[in-house]
Amino acid sequence: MVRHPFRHNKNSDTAVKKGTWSAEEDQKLIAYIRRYGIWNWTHMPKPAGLARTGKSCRLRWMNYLRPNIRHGNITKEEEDLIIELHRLLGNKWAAIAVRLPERTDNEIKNYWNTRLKKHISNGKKLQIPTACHIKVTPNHSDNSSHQYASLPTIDAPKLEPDIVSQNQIPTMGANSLCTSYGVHRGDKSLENSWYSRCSVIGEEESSWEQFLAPRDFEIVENFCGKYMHSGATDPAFLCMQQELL
DNA sequence: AATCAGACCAACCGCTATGCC
DNA sequence: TGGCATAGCGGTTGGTCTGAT
Repeated sequence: MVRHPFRHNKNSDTAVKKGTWSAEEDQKLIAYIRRYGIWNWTHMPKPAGLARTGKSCRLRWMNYLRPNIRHGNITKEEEDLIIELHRLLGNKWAAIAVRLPERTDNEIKNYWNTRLKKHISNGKKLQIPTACHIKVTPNHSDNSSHQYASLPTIDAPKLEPDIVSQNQIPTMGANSLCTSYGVHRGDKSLENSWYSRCSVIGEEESSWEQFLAPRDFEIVENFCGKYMHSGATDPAFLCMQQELL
């Protein structure tokens, strides 16, 4: 995918880059967030050396660069869960993604629109639970394990065997993940993609992983969130400004 | 080998929600 | 309370990939 690389922002004299992120841009964003945390998406790109909008940076981070993101190979269990949650929640992709911690709302949305939706539009109605058969249990906040977050208690018929067979998931290509890194389909598992990114930027894997392990990452985000609107008093901002001098 | 069409998915856009002053 | 700034969400776009012809 090659979108027009540059477009002038009508409200700014500076050129804002659009389209596919390069490996260099990814490295800059990762390195910057690692060093300063997420303090303000809007003001972050410039000191990070990125000609991107904050919005673009945020999207790239949330959908692609942040730790504990798993791309491709959506399992049957995940698919069933997506179907059930969509039945419950509708197009609330972010809410659905909460129950699949390693998946992004964008990926779930794409998966639904490109694959699962067809089953319905083709008249192959999925045998999914009806609302009256579903008992929803409170969502536990503790999802420290890498298992799915607590699922709704489903008291409903299982999928019919023939329907299940129609829903077999083809192996998803890894080209999307590898666009910026020149990795092609058929290469080894991408499960270590995050570590490979760390190595790209010359970071020690363990330290980066530890720094942004699931719980730690949440803590970091919470910490940063407290200072998100604090402007010049933000410690990360002040630290950054000092280093830039 | 070339062409075409459909599938896939990263990234953009517009809108809404939220928080701060 | 209203205005502004920022974050987040969902819909859409369009480039790339892949299989069929």
